[in-house]
Amino acid sequence: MAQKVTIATVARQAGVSRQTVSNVIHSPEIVREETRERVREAIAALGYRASQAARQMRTGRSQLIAVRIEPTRDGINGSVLDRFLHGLTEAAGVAGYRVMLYTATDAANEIATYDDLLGAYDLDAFVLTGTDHGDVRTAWLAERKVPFVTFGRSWDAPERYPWVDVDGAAGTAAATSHLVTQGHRRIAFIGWPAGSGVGDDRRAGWASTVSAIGADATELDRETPDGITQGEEVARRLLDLPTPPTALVCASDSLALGALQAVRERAAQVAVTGFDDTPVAQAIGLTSVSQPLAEAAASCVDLLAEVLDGGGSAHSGGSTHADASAHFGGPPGPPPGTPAQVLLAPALVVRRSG
Amino acid sequence: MAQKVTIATVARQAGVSRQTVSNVIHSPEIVREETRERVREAIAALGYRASQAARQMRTGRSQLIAVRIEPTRDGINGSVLDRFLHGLTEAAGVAGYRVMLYTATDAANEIATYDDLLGAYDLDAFVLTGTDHGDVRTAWLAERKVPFVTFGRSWDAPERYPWVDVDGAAGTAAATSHLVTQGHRRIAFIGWPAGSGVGDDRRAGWASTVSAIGADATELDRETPDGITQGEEVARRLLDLPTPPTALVCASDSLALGALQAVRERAAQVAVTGFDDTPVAQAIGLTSVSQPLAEAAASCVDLLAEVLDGGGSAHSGGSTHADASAHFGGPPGPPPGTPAQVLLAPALVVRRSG
DNA sequence: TTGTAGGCGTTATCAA
DNA sequence: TTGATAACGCCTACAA
Repeated sequence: MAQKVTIATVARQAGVSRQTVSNVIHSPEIVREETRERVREAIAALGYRASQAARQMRTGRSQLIAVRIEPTRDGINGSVLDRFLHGLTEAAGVAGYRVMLYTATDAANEIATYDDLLGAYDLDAFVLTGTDHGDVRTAWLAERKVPFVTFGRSWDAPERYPWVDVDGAAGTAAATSHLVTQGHRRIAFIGWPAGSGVGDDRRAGWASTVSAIGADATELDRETPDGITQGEEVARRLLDLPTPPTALVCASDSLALGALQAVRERAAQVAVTGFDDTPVAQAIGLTSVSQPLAEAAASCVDLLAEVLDGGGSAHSGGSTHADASAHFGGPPGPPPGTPAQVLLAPALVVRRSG
Repeated sequence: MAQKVTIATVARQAGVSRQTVSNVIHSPEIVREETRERVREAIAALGYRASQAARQMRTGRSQLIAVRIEPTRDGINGSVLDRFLHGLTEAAGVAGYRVMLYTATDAANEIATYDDLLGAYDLDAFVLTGTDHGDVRTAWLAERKVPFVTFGRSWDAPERYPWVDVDGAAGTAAATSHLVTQGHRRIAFIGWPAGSGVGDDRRAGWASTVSAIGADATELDRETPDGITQGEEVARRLLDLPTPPTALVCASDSLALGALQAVRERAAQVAVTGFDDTPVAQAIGLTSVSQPLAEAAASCVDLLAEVLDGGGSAHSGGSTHADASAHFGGPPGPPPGTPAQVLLAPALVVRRSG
């Protein structure tokens, strides 16, 4: 069992002091080239790795970010988090951070966990998913000046913090437009009860698109909790209308799957679209709105790195329209201290169902 | 911004030395009751949390375990890892550990990551998923005496390390038996090419059950890479046989889903079963074999805790038959040093498809 | 039962 | 340009 390689081991091997080794790592330019090379060779030869714990004691930074893993509620939408987590871990790694997982049963429990994680592990930041109106978690973190980013925009106007989100309205609008192109005119929407940020957003995309073609839609706007059976039930009622819709835009793949079952049951020629492009959608050929999760995760890390490392490293994004709030005609770039916010465009994946 | 609360802060507040505070935390019984209470009050009042970094420097233990998050290959099976991760995080938390995520593109890359994680973060242990014959990762870790557990048994006999697995053969056997009970006699198997531990195991459960009822099955045993279209293709060929099977047992939900599509296409009355009980199976009413993932994760933590903390805390399992290798009629329990191995029984979830 | 001393590996400060 | 020193917060000996 080889002894642990510390900075002292490297220093001895290279015939320099520990401080010089540290300098080679952190400010190579102030070390004479010859010395630098000698130290680098020693580091490589010994396979030296700085101890994060010791470093943390000096710097107060753990290079750790925490994210909650949820208990796969519905089951269908679980894979969204899964893909996001993968992207987050990858992007964080590139930026020199590691991802730590935690679970929580409710908001109070989650806040207690923050306290724990912060106190014991000195976490550098949190990534929150699925925030909603009046989220107590963001308030708690903001109050304590703990860096965080949310995947999901801030639905309460006054709360100002960095977030990354996917433009849900654009997604349902794309789905609806696609259906219009296919010749559909009576297009219904099956979504969640009004009041949730995400749900209202997705509904809005459908509503604006149908009203743009001058269709009367109030009768075709339905609300239900999420779920397969719920989607099926609501779809049945829509198909029972005197003049039933010819297409159904759904706020989730779960609802869409249920709706599709209702449609098949009646052997009706009705198009259906979902949201999230989950594996289920791929499996059954459901047209669905796909979120750029890897990109969203990378953006989260970018924003965090900006807060933590102060500026630097903009990630080369695709068709993202970043949106920094109110900045005047002055120096280029958003004014410092302004939380950056990123809204990504989703993509419609067309399959047999629509 | 409140100053950081250290053990010294608590000591001052309680009017004792730092050591006494440490004793209250680690060996409360040696501290006088009155003093102990005073210290505890101070800890609570100040919200003191021992710094993991400082503790780690002294003890060499990080209380961190690492697990790899995969890029959701197929999509359908991604949710298995998801649920496992959740269970792992929860169980680890109870045992005083935290879960750190990492990604890797291939085995070499993964081993480099081990080196990194071990060197920098001083990880206490790794949880590996999806091991197979001649896994280089387990060899690397074992060689360096790094504690680890695999979710998935050791398929190479000589490798002896703690693992947790689900009895795949028992799963397909249960599915096959169920079909027999339903009156089926010609039961085919759609599985992966021979050579993979998991695949062979699942095939074995089907094979033993059909041979038990004296059915000739060689013609009905099919091999294909995993995937929906692959399952569909193979199922079509089976249905084209002169005497087609009346039931299809599949090694995964992906294959089963494809098979189901082939069956419906022909409007055939053929039962289909899958494996993993993924959300897709729930969604489309596919009979499938469900793995006890939360329990498997808890067992992983148990085994790890045993290695790390030396014995203690057996988790109250359900119908698990633990299996400690060769131990003689001597003291109760497995001989120390023997890697414990846990094989869990899966459950068949019967739905419309079978 | 309680207190004191030292060191884990790193980096910031300052002196050489 | 390089080196010595101190300090981060904790825990384990040992001394009182």
